[in-house]
Amino acid sequence: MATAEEGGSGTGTLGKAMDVLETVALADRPMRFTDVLAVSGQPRGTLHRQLSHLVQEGLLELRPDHAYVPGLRLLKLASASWARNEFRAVAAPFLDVLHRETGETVHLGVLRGREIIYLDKVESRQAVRMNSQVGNASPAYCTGVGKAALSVLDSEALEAVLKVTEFRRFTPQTITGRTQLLAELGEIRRSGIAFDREEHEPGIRCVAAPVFDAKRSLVAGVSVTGPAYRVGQTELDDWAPRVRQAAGAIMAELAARLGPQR
Amino acid sequence: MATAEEGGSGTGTLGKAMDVLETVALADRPMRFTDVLAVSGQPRGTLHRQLSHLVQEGLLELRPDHAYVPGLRLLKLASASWARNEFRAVAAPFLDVLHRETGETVHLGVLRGREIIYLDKVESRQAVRMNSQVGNASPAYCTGVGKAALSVLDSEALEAVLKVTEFRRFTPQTITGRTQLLAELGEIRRSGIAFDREEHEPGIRCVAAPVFDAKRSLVAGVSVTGPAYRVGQTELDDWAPRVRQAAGAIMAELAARLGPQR
DNA sequence: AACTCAGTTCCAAATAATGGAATTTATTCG
DNA sequence: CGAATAAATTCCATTATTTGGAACTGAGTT
Repeated sequence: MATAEEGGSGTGTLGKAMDVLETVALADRPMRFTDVLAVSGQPRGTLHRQLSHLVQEGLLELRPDHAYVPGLRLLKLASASWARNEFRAVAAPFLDVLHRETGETVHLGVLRGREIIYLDKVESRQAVRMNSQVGNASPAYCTGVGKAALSVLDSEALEAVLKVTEFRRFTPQTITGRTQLLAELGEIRRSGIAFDREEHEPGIRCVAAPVFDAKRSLVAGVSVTGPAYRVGQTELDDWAPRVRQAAGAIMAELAARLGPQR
Repeated sequence: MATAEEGGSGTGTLGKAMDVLETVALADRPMRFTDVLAVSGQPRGTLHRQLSHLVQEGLLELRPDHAYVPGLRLLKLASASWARNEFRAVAAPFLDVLHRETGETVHLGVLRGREIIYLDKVESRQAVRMNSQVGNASPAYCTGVGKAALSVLDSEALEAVLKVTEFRRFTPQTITGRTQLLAELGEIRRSGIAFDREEHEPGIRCVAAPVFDAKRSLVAGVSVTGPAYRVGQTELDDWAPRVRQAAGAIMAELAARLGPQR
């Protein structure tokens, strides 16, 4: 039985199907049968049936050229997921305030395992266009929101995340070791503020604060992000109190709105 | 074997799991175990395991108050699906043009069964906010984009859609019968233009044109939408040629970009 | 025309899902 | 507060589905 190979541990058929779906949906180009076969480690017959089922369910699409691409049903499901997310709804007005105060892009992200999933984003100009950022997953250890979120985990939960974190260097500033990350998290715990100084994307800086509920069943963060040419440490320090305040206000509202009845 | 009861026909375990997921994810409020039990028609033990697996996979979340809500993994998957959708990418610049020409909201929607799934939207003012519309599913028979899409189906494909369409009256203008719809589709085929005169939402009018590829493997539509107080038949007629032109341009680009290699 | 490679189908064996009933845990009411 | 009721969860022999090796098909190539 050994240790779990991937997501599909304990969830039987569904887990295996989701592994295949994720492989195809998160690939950066359409995959053909053989491409999937190579990474999935499943026998031909099995994989073929799994892919057929995923296509029949509308989770994948099989193009005439035999390439598998993500299906439209994913969009439909996610749209409902986003539209009725209570946390997002509670936070939205505070994100707007923060955006108005700083004039820069504001993000809301939730911790899911070792990743931050962006739930919302408020930015200034530009034609409205469904933001490629919403729903995006980034590693927690090298983003402002991610580090803020990690800083409020208890040691057990943090350990669980660290165990599955692979430190990859995205920029010269990326944190690349456990020790370095732990030191920084200590600093964040003291100040209540996390910075991302071009650690994930070159030229992008950010200041973030953690948002969480009493039982740490929700661990998230808010951030203000901007391009390095416009945003220096001065600006980040300047915004820090406002970000912390927004985070606090969201938590207060969460406690009031979701606390009582749950 | 009788006729299929729901999505889960022929896809075994996955289909059943997706039925449960969709029930919960598309409900308009959090459902508890018993709520799901009532609609799913599954035995207690079976449903419980299905829900557990969905939770373990991150497709659903189980809140402390025993309510099931859509999980974050859906967002992550859909984000990738949207970001790398070739059709959307091809159409985007033409939607922008259409928006600039009309000043009103522009939609791009794809036909999936009896539904239109909105893939993109361009609108004017308002703080950028992930559009609740993107990923939204609306019935095809009562929306501009939907009727435009239906008008280009061959009789066999159209019949298949009609067979599963339930005519529901959303407004006084909603089309409520097969005959009425067929007559209107005939008109749309002649003119190449579909109107929605407050048929889906009161106070909302729209003009749409079909977009499709040679083999009808992709059937979609573009539309310009506006509030009735600002948009009368005059405006709709005025925009019709531009909408048709945008649709044509998208099809030409599709043929050029996707035709050769597929 | 023979060959190769990608994709698809087949079916006995292995595995996971099923579902009725019992058990535990929450919630309501006196 | 404690009993009564409802909800959620666990159990396990039976049953249905998945599995996976191998054989088959067909498109593209030399």
